[in-house]
Amino acid sequence: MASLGKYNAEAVEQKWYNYWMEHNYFHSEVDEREPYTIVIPPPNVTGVLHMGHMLNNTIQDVLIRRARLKGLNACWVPGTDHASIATEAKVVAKLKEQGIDKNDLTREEFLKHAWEWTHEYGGVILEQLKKLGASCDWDRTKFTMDDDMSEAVIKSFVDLYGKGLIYRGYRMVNWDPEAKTTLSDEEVIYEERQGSLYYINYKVEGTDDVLTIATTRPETIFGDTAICINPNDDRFKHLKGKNAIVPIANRVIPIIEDEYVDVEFGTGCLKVTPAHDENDKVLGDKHGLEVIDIFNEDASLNSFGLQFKGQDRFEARKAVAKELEVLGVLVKKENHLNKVGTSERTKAVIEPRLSDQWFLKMEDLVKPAIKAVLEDEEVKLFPKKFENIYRHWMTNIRDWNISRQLWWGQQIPAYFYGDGKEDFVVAENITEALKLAKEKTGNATLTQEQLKQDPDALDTWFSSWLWPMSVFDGIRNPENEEFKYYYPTNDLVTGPDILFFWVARMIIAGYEYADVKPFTNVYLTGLVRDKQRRKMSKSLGNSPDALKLIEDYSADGVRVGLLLSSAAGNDLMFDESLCQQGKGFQKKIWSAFNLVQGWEIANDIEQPAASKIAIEWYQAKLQKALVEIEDHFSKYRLSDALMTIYKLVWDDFCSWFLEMIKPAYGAPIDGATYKAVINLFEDNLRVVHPFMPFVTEEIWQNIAERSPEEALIINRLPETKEVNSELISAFEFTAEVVSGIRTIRKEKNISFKDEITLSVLNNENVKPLFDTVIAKLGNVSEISYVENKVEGALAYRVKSNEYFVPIAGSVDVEEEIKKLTEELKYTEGFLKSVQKKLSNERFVNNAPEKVITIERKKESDALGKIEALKTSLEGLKN
RNA sequence: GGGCAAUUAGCUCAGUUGGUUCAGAGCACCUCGUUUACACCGAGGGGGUCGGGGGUUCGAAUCCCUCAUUGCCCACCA
Repeated sequence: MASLGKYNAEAVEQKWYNYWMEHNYFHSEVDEREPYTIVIPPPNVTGVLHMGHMLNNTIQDVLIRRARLKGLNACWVPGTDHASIATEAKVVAKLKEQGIDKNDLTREEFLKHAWEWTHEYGGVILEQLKKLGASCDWDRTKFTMDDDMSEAVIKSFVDLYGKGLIYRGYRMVNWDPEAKTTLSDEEVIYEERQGSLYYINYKVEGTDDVLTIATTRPETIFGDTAICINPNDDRFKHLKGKNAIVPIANRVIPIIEDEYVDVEFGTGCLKVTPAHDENDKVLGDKHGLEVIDIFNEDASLNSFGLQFKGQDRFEARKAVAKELEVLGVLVKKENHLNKVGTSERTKAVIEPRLSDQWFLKMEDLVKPAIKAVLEDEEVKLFPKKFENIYRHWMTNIRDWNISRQLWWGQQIPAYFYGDGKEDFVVAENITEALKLAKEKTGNATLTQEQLKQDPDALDTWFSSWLWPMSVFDGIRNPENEEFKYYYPTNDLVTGPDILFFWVARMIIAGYEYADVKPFTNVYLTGLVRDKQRRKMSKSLGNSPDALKLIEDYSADGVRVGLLLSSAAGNDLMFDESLCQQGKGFQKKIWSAFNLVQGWEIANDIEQPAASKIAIEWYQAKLQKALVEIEDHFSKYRLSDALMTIYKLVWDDFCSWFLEMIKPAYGAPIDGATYKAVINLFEDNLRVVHPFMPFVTEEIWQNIAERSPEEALIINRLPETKEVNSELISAFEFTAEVVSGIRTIRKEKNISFKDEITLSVLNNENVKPLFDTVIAKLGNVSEISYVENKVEGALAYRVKSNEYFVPIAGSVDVEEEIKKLTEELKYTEGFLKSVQKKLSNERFVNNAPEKVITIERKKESDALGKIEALKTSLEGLKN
């Protein structure tokens, strides 16, 4: 018999991935089959593969491969995202290294650099996904800045503007001084920081009085345009109608009254800085206050900051505090814990800032999206708990700031023809814009050169919210065949961190543009954490190198490792030993194949009875597993599905089944059994394939010569038949009988090579279906059925059946009596508790018939067992 | 500050409407075994008063209340 030798994962994985690509199995075209579509959550174009991607894409690949094996037209669309802030930041940093300042470049020059960067590093991550085995339709690879994708974004902007949903507003927005752009509310992460609360005295004009305010940001006093007190606060009655003087600046500002001020907090006096705080802005608007912006766009002080001009806000904070101290107006400084908004991308502390921005009205847009998830269950979230979070966000939604002060992204298609706030038109291109501008102004001499396009770009999410539609050209060309066929997509697999950024907005866009949901099921994965529950991150250095993992454990091994413990919505505590387990499973399957393929086949020998029943049993086991697996998949419980498969293959197939049918060493196997084993092996491979595509294809192709049409990847899952549960439970009993023999052999040190005989006192009336199996697995030369207990034999029980293995002189009577006595005691106690229940009238009256019947059965079983135990004890004592 | 979820074996988690097989799985651990596919193996085994307390019920891991701890989401308190 030939041995296959060691499994070379790297070579095998490369070989089959190439083979699949060559034969175009990943590619999908519109046809008459039912479609199954997934769009990838596009990773940042310049990103590299990390553990989160690995998990996410493994899940998607499992789903898509399973769909393929179900005969669906599976289409997984890959692509990348231009990730405006992150990418622009990287490009700016790189240019800086080369001594180039972004501000010295024109927009066109900068974009040229950005595109170069994109082409150089872009798509690396997609290449890495191939190593993982991702069966994406690479012919469909999209980038969110592809011309057609950008066109769709612009078209949707123009459309929404036309519907009156997009407006330009001078508003307090979140300013990222590092990226020098605004952010949407969702891009701001609040963190608790230890800061200080400064108590500062302001002189009251024309008196010797002072008032004290409390602030966390003394540097903003230059932007103060009022002091506010609560009109009901008796402490400050004397201040009403007076003015205060801002220290250092010596500017006179009014003291105003508003109930907004919390009497309890700080000193009860609030300094009002409308340019740098949203609430202060509201107060300022209400009371007609002046607005003084004291910051430059990098959050350094401008000329309003006087001698502190040019200093960064944090330096200025210290410097101003010191100066106030010198002036003797800093009363005290206390520690104060406050929440600070930081940029999701750059981590910089957000500065509230007033500026002209573009907003999208959300109120009406969200309505169908709320209904779809929460009422109609058109879109289902897994796990369901995210529906609460979704509801909360959607019902408290605010208008979406969609403009970013960046160049990398789709430029806002608004064209200004004058300096007035309303002197602009919105159009898909400049020709159209000119036409509109002429109409709007009545000025027919207007030229393209006089139109100035808004320099801002759109929020990245304003492009990715169209992703499931625009990858099929559903925005520009909604009647196209592909869009009608592939959309809506089936499943979306992504992290809960972008539930609002992306998932919710795709649902909104889907209903707005296609009047249909973008996907049916959303599988929200957890975060990948390390063993100590820390989030895996570059800065902590606790994230393993994804490609190195694949090298060490093979793609199959890593896929299994990732899925073994990742229920939907649960964080994954990643540990390399999980990959080790995955690799072990791969090796187990390979080794089983090694065994089977090494057998010599003899068609002239008869099929042993044990093999025949074993085959029937495993067929039943497989069928049962198929049902369970389907159930797990329907609930997106992928790790449970995998565990079911793992146990089926490892325990049932390898540990039991192969042992049952295995010919004696060196002996050939009969043709009928061999054929059945191969069929069952193939069924296993079909089931395992979505999880471990490579090793399964390798074995599949080793079993027989296969034409390209017969490749496993495009084969079918095993057919489902009715489950023979009777056979399964009969074997469960048999397994216990076999275990009993093994235990006895072990306890008495009887080598497996030595045959034994077995006598059965068949109180349970078990059919001898599996006797040949017992004989084989227990190396039993003869099984006999007896009417009475066998003397001088080792004995064990399975339920009320008794089994005897006669071994001369090896019975320890004392030991046996002790064991039996203990069991008797336990059973009597058990009987007592059952009888207590049954004698309880309220139980008998209230419990359902079924439960009572069960209890009665327990009672009679226990009585029978006690009887048997007593008889045995009697026998031993005599 | 508000809301949501979780708490079951050393670890990671199942446990569907309260009631056979309800206290389970995988890993880890312990013992034995170089048996002729696999030591990334095989056979066997130990281990939990289901976070604490109270309640409903004939019966609670499961329902209710309460406390504790943890996690997540949201919120403009200077």
